[in-house]
Amino acid sequence: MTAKPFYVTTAISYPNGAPHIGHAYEMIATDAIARFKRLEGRDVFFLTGTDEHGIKMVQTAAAQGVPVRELADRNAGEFKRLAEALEISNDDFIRTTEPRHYASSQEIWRRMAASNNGDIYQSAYKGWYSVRDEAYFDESELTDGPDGKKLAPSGAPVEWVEEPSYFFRLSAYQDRLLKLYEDNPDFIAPRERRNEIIAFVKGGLQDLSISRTTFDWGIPVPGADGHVMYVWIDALTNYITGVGFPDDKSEQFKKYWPANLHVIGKDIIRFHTVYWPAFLMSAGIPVPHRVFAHGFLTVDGQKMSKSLGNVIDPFALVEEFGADPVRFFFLREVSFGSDGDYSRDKLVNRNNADLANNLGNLAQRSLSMINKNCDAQVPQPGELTAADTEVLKTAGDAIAAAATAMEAQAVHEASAEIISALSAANNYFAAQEPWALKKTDPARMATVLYVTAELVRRLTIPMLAFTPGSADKLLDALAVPEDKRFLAFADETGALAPGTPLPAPQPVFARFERSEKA
RNA sequence: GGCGGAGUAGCUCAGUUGGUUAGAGCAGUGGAAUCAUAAUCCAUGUGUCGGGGGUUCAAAUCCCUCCUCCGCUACCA
Repeated sequence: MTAKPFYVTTAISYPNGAPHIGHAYEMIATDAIARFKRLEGRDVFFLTGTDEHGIKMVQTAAAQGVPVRELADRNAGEFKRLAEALEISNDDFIRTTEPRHYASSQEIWRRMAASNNGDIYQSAYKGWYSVRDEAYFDESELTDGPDGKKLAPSGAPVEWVEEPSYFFRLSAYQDRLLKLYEDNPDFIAPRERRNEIIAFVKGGLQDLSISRTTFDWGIPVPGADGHVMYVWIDALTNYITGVGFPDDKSEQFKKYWPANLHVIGKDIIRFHTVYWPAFLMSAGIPVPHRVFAHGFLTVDGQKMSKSLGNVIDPFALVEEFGADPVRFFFLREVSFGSDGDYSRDKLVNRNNADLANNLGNLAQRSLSMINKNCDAQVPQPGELTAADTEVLKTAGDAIAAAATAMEAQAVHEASAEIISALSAANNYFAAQEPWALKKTDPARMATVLYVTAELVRRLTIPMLAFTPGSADKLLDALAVPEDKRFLAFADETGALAPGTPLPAPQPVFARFERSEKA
């Protein structure tokens, strides 16, 4: 039996600064999706990385007085470190400055240029250019200076420049794109975003300037000295480079492309749902199945900004709480696809309520009783009562519902389903009162403890996608073998073998204090 | 301006074909229990369902209007 492939990506991050919480959020959410698919037995390839070219990198490096490659190396390292800190399970980390990506980008360029009657043609990019800002500005952004000269928003003078540039014939793809959206209603998610894109494309598409000659920090255009590829050709192509392009005959490429899912921020949805499929169609490469745009995060209800001083450093967050509480907070609290808000108190509440009090305590109270009253072995259950089978069914239903939710990237719903079933499990435990049964009916107590251990085992398996480290520890505490930590085993009765020795339970989820600040 | 989305308990939100006293989680309050990480369990909400008007036997749910917030309306990504 060959596992069905599943290729998922994050957007690649622009490393002209340190990673912030938004980068962390995208990694976390995509990782949860990737891990969940692995739990389902899919053959997952998960790619993340950095998009290192472009004028802003040059400018930032100049401002810091370091070579641009040094800046890229340093910050790319930070993004890799972030992925590790968050326990992201990416299979590869791509940097657009790597040779493999040069080869890939140049090849897709050649194919686009050779496509149709030449989807790439040479012309001139015309616009108001500010030498000081090293950027073009739209006429509407300009103001009139005292001497009648036009000024950029920065106050720098601008001049009318005509720069030779290659263009992509995006205008020719309007109908094909609209057909793509029509034929694949799930291509753009969440649904609300779809209408925006369709409206945009229906409004008509202009050809796209895709090369620049004013700087050289980029991938050279094949056969065109002085031209580097402009932004998105280079950036978007990472998704195919990551699975082996230009070797499109390779096993890896054939297996994983087209990607099942690109997870991106809502700000770059157009590039992924208009430009990217158009580029691919032009190059004769299949388009991805789905693009999901997540929302942005605020902090204490406010936009994150340096001037407000409320920028949250993801490393500091992990340092204080650990990867799992941070991951879980975002997965559970933020409706995936909508904007979300981070606050310290919310994270602490969510961690304490769901992880420590609900899951952690259920495991601890049941395993402690097993340890003390069942010779530290998986107890031998007797015949199951209606209450037993009912609560086990609740857990099974929750897992099925979680899987359905994950199918649509409703990560917050999936995690909520599991937590809700854990509440039912605590409820069951309290109602059965195994501590009272200890004196009156030890056999029944053993059954209740067995059923509870089963509940913990079953519900912890999907938690591997959300809180991988902690969930592994819990499954260790239940002596669940590594090869049984898949969703397929979450429904299997009797997976816990009576008599299996169990280690003394240790609390897995810490509780945190609410902040003292007002 | 145009198109689209949203406004439901202190907080986060469910309430996709109009119909029993509008729900959940968290927070709060009261109680129980004591296996457990002072965790758990039970009980507890007089909410103008953004305002106003209308349709209907009946509207959070349909129609009109107004208010507020947000997104999109292309080459900074």
